[in-house]
Amino acid sequence: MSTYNGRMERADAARNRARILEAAAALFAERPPQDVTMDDIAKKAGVGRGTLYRRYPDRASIAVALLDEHERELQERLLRGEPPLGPGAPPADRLAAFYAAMVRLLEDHAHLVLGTEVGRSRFETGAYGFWRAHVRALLVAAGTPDPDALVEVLLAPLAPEVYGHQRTRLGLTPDRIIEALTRLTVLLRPGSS
Amino acid sequence: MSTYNGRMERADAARNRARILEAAAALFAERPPQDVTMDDIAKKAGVGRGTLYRRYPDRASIAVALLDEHERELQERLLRGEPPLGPGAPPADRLAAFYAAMVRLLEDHAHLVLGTEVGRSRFETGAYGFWRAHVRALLVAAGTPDPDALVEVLLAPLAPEVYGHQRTRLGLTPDRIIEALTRLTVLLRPGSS
DNA sequence: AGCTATGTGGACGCTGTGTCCACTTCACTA
DNA sequence: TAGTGAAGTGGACACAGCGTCCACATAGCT
Repeated sequence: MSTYNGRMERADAARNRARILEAAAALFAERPPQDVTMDDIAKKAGVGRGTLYRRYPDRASIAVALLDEHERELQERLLRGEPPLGPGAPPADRLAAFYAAMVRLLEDHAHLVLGTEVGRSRFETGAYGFWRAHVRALLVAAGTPDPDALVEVLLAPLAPEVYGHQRTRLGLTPDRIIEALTRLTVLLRPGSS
Repeated sequence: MSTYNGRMERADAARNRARILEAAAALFAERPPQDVTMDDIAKKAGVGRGTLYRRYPDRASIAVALLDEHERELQERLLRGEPPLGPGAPPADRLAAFYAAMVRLLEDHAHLVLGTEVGRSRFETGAYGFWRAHVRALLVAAGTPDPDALVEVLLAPLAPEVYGHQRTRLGLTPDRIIEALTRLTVLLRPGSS
């Protein structure tokens, strides 16, 4: 029962939306997104091309929708979960926990977004805004100067392409990546101005 | 007189290569790369499609070639220039200087690469390897643990998409970006293990 | 049951890609 | 300076994927 453009979505439309997402997930799992055509998705979902385009103007937006589903759960934990991920712990520790959680998320779902031209649009997704707001708040809590500029620096290493590169080309393990990211938390420790 | 595949490049081929690069530079300057077709470039260069494809299999490789030209000069200064960019200064200062220089480079030329699907292939360019080797050497000189993992973290904020996002969407100034990047240099300062 | 806004699907035209190959030009040799 | 083969050229071609469009179907209200 989700809403579309402020008005209730028709039942058949909702059913199709679900089928599309399901089909896309299956296809993206078996081969890189850039090799999956809109037509493939439409066929697999048992839906016409026009129906597909009605909601998702391109592959990237489907990938993003899929990713959003998984991201939402982490967002919930950041807001209301246990420390150090949720509220209560010192900012530096919360950032470390956030990094660890994001790496897990990337490990599972980065492939969804890897081949797509999300490069630029990535920053426009709701999820990115959420991560930025979260980390920015941590910076503010830590009293760090110019949080707006620093946030981007702290978020950049979480770009899916960067993660994919580290894992695939360089053969780094998730743990080593987390370790490296965690070192950034010194910037939020008291007395590092 | 450059060489191609180990064998001397024929004079007409060299001339065409230059014309292609020149035409591409002009076109990329007037509109985003993804709106420039291979055909546009071939036409403007006064060259057939086949000739174009002979050396540059896609738009991205042209953009990269163009970018390489500008990057080479900075590479030279890193190797043999005056401190703090060149050898002689403490690693943290050299990293700060490197960041400032890269921001200047991005400011001038990021547009070349912004619309292209260089996202993934970016890591495979010679230039990226160079930056990585440079920063890695600085990390080693500073005695930082696991330099291989940390390098990627330090380089990630220099991704053209990230830079474009900061400048365009967020309206940050180059100076503010440099400032934020410079804070990362604490990781190379003595006694931050 | 009738009505209308909403949703559907596939045929269609188009744009850009990359390949292919007959032809041209170069640079070397005698 | 003419001959020769290798290297380079260019545009015609076939094709794939995109996004649109619109006649038709269906849901959900009255």
